[in-house]
Amino acid sequence: MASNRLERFVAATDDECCPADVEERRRELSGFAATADERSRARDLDVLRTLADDTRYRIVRILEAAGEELCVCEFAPFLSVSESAVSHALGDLTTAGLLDRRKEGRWRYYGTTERATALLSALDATAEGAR
Amino acid sequence: MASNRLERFVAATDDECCPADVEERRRELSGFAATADERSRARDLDVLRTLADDTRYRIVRILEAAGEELCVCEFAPFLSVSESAVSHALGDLTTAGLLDRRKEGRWRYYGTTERATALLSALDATAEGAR
DNA sequence: CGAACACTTGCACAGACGTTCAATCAAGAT
DNA sequence: ATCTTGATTGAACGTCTGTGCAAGTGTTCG
Repeated sequence: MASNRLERFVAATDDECCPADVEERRRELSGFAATADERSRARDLDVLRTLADDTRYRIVRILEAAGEELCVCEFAPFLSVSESAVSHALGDLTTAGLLDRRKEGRWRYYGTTERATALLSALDATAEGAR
Repeated sequence: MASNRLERFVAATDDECCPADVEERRRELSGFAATADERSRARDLDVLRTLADDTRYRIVRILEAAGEELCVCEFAPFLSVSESAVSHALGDLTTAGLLDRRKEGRWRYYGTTERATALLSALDATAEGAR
């Protein structure tokens, strides 16, 4: 049984260990696991999964580097995938809350959201050899 | 041709627009695209892809909630996947630089890295209805 | 109107990914 | 030494997903 392992571990780790100690630790750990099941989990995973793709990541990086919203036709040529793929990527990013969308005439403008900026900053701040 | 679209866009957007303006804008945009192709890109994508999985995300959340390193047997029972899957997940997370690993006797301890903490913080700080 | 344009959406397929089973390894315990 | 325990590794299978093609939407221009 899987729970036996935890029991043995607690017994081996704690010098003085009674069954109550095992149960207390189990409840504590269960609390940590509950934290990982918060309702924000599904949303977080969606955001991460969306950004974890080469095309979508590059789009966000470009828009972040630009510092302002850009028209699709301004960055699509640099992505080396079809127009269709770009559009799919933009739709996913917008749904995930990583991009904002604005329509003007026949052009569509996209810009990064606060959430996208925060994630990229976290990556940059903790990159290998980050200053 | 794809570049024509950008040309037309610049022409339509700028009031006074000469061919040189189009070229300048193209170079500027090309610079943004180059930013997205930095060497850190592969690493960033690896990190994001690794965290963008339910099992791996929950592991990191649990270790983050614990605030200290935990033995595998302490959190594996809460993940509702096989031991093997947990181990694969831990290997991926460690390779991606999201977890630290320590060996002691026959137990292995895992804890979150600064990078993992930074990413979760970015998610929490920008969640819907964040404080 | 109809044509051109900027972009989006549905569909189908090839490649990638997570899981499990089984075998394996490292380190006590007997 | 041999067995058990905690954990890792490899292979195979089923599922998910990013892409391109083709068709469709909405907007402007002649």
